[in-house]
Amino acid sequence: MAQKPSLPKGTRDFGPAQMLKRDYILNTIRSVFKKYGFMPLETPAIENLSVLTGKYGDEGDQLLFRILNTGDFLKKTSAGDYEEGAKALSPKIAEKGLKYDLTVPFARYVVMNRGEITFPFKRYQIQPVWRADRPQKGRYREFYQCDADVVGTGSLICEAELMAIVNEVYTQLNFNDYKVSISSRKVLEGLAALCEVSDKFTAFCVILDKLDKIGEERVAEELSTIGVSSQNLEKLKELLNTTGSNQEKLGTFREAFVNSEVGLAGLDELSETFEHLKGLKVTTDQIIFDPTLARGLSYYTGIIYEVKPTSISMGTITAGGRYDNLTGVFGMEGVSGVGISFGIDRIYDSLEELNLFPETNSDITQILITNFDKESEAHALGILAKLRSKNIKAEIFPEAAKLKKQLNYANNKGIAHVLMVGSREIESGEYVLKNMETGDQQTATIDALANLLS
RNA sequence: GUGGUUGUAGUUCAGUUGGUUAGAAUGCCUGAUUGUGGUUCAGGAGGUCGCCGGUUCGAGUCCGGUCUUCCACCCCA
Repeated sequence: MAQKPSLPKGTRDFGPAQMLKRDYILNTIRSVFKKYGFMPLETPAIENLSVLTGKYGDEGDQLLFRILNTGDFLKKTSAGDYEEGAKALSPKIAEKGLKYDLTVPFARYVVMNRGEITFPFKRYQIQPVWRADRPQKGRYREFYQCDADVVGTGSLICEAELMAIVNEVYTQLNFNDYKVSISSRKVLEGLAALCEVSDKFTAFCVILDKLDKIGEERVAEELSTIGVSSQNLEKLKELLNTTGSNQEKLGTFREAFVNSEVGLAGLDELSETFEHLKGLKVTTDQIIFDPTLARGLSYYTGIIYEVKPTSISMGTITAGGRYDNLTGVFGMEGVSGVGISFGIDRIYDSLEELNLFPETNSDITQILITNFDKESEAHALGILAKLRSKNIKAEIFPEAAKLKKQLNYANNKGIAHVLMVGSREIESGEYVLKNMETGDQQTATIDALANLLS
């Protein structure tokens, strides 16, 4: 009995038209990564769960896809485990999982290959990741991340270069409606100290992060529930309402953080990063110091940033930050890293919504050769080889069909030119080239026509 | 994970208080045009109404479950 096939929730097929556009984004990002000195790396889709769990916070652990052990997966369990529930049973029946991001597997790779790696190590990685999230617009269960990370140096030049990459990628994609929010976990620590809730740092961050979503009043309400006094709320409110340039805002924060060593360190790092950006000739109009930026992933320790489109409703399209000790959990201390991740599925959705994909795509076949009958077909194969030797993307219609069908094929596939190869042309040595957009036709030798196309 | 929402030709959608043979547009195929597509005209094919079950003389329509879509939380690329 035939059944209708279906896809798992939150996954998609990408047809040729979509893949051409995805490749356009991917190729852009990849070429920029290479230009900045990053080298490629790939890691497996599956990792041991011991590598993945505990790196993304409790929420993250919940979103990991777990892979049932092969064979008799009940082998290591007892009836008692079942009684204790899913949480106790899960690690005994599933020891591997799909990777959740590219940063943690990268840290694992660095630790395992520390002997062969020359530091600072700059790598880029473009692969799918999986999250058992509930899908929504711009949120999928399988999606691609494009990461660039530098490990083995604490230099803020890296942060600035990653910002430069953001600037260059989106400039090349002709996408300008975005803003970069930048801050530092240390600034958040300073704010938490100011509010005297350093012991509830994580909760503090989560609440603060909601500011632009739920507003000042509700943030104040929630902050008071974790013990922020009304006096401190006033101080915080005044500080966060600071306006002005990035430098002016940093100055105001500096005054407020006089008693917070870590807070001041965060501000210094931000200032230095902005200096480096100036040195790199990166315009900072779209980069905004946003002290409420929190970022969920628990491994970040220093500067953090996030890119969001401004003219459409879309989540974060690029994000990252510095993590001082991600390799520490794998037994390699004292290696600082900083990275960035482009979410190409959301970039795709954004470009689509804003109609920013270029109309023509250089990956499309340039010329289709017709197929009228066996004799012309044999002749056409030679022409095909000749065109390809000149690096022209060419194909032949693989069977003798009605010309109408062949032209339709070219039309639907977006092929710009059709070369008629029939007895008339073979006899004269001059071929009819049809421009599918204008409908114009011209007659010339293959060499002359090839020159027109290449 | 919580709450809501969606599903009918390849696609986008109609389908009345439950009542004969489920429609349109578009796309596809054939012909008008034996070597000229994207325009026009004529004809044709295409549907287990997401899936499973229930109520009913009768279900695309009502009920339950399930899968999927989108949305709000949560969180995130």
